[in-house]
Amino acid sequence: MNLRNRLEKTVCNAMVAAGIPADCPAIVAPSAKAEFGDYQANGVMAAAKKLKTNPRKLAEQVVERLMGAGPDGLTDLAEKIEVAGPGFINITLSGAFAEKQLAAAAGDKEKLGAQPAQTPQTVVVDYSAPNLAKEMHVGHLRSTIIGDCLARVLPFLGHKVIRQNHVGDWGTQYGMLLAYIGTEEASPKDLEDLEQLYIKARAKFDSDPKFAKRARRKVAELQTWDEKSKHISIRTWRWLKRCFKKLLRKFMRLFGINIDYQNIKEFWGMYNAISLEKCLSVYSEKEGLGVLLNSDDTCGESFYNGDLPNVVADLRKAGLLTESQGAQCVFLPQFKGKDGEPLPFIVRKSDEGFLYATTDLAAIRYRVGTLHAGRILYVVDARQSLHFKQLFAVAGAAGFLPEDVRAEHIAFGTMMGPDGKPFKTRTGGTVKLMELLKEAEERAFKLVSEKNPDLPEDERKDIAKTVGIGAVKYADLSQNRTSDYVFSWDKMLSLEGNTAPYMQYAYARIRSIEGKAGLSEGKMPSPHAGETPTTHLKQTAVHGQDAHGTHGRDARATAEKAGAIRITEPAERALAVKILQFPETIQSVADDCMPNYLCAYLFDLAGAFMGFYESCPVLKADGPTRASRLELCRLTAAVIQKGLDLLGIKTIERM
RNA sequence: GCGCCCGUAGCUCAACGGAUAGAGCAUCCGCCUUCUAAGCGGAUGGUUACAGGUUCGAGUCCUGUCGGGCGCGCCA
Repeated sequence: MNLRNRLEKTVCNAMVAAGIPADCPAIVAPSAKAEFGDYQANGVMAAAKKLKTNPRKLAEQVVERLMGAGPDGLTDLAEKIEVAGPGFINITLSGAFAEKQLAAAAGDKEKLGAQPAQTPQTVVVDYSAPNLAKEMHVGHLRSTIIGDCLARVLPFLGHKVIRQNHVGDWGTQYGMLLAYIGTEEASPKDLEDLEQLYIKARAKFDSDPKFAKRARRKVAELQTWDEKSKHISIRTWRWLKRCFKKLLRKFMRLFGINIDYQNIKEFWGMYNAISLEKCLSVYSEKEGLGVLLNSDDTCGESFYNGDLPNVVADLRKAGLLTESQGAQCVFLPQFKGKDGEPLPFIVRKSDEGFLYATTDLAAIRYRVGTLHAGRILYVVDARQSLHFKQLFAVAGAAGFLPEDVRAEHIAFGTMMGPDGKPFKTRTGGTVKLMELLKEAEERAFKLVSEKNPDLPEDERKDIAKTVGIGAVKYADLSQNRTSDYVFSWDKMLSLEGNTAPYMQYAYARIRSIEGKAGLSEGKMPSPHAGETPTTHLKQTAVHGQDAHGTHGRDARATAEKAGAIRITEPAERALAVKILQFPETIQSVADDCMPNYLCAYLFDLAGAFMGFYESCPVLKADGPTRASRLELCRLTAAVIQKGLDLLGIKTIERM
């Protein structure tokens, strides 16, 4: 159950029943302080202002309704509802309600109390989107990690997510490469070669205007190559080149002859295959980050190539197109550039080449028309916000983006260098993603070997991988995505405080308690949220056999007791309320696309557990208390595991 | 010049217009003969850049100033 929603609704009803207009929000939030109960409703004060009545008196009338039974009553879940301060309504949940809800969550291993959305949507999540021809670097981290989290959270709430990795496989950087292989003999075998080639091509592009022009023309030619008719093969071209050198280009230009782009396309395809493979290994769990993206999700710029002329034609039909300085542009009145001049949205260059504006428009049409998206999320650097504002506006004006389809730019801050300036991607000096991950694992391995030298090396390696990658992801996800951040090894790989290892540690501790409880009763606790494999699958399986073995009676007895969580101690209560807030947390992450809400929640939850851990012995308690606390442990572990899983972070059984 | 974002503890960051602005790191003091000390408890640390305004109530909304980042016609 989404507690906050339930309270919001009921308080709203009660407000209406007390004579408050229905458009006054209840404004329910978790209480700022323990003395204010579990939740506070702040809406009455504003309503009283509107009605020009005494806010406290009005709040009392609302509370009166809340105390009654029926649709505007909270008697089933609250043990105390009171007016405080100038007109706050403070709500304290009853222990009985909490116990009931915890039992329900415990019985719902998959969702842990979260309910599917009433209106499931098809959500396209556009994320990662590296430029091919270059190896992925730390600048690609945020989009990949944040997008991946959203791609996990939304399906958890019953939405259908279609991942789209809009890789850069078509733009000017490819023109550069293809123009470059026209001047040099070059056939890269791996990404290393390709990257060297790219660096050389880039340097030539930046320093040689003629080459730059040729590269741009190459893009335009490539994009419109189907329209051309005269071709020669690249082999022929090379042969001719050897024979005639300087004369050749003039000759070709004079007669409008191009290289056979089918061959060029083969080169292009080879480059893509090489770089894409490397990207996929960065995405893979085995070698890299462990994100959901796979080759099926790759849908790069080139995918839309055939549709680009249509996009421009349709814009023309819609009367949106204007030619300006030889380029095809859309001018919308709300966008102004320098000196108040209208700001163009250029869809076709004067050399007839298309741009990412065109590609993005084609992508919107595809996502709306073919993928049937109800919501489209673009997890892209904040610096592109103007582009997306224009894109959505133009797409709307052209009828590509219906009003009921939400397109959102999920902007994130720039990765800054230690000098406070943005990391430069073009002139080198970047940290490769694979190197970052390796370093993370090494640091984690050092630490785990220090803390737990008795564990076998293989296990320490596994732990290091999970902890290291988790730390990298968590460092990013726990931060408000809209702010810039300075890249720092120490910060990113920190393993203390509000970090993934803290959460993983909390989890491991709980599992350790459960393990010990299981041993003493001849039963391993039921594996929860079981679809996520852990490094200790083997161990769990061994104990799992025990459960079906000779100790069946004990196991059954434990299972019977398991549902009965009894809340008596304050620390138990605090933990219980936190657990019940899992559904509403996930909901707000999905609504606002803010993974840091989930991190903050998990940190609170872990904190609540630590408090419980310190003050409420589990294994030493007896009878029903022991069973209750054990169940509370299981549930906490399940929520932590699921929460981390939604962040894309794995748990381990020991660390 | 115009536009967007930002300015909160020494550092890194939180805080649907709500009550006495919170964490982590760092510093200092305690806690391993009791379920993992990657932990827990406590202390120190703030005129939320500045000045006005809106209102029952402002870190949050509005205006201005200062400071920083980014963007603004054929790159993505």
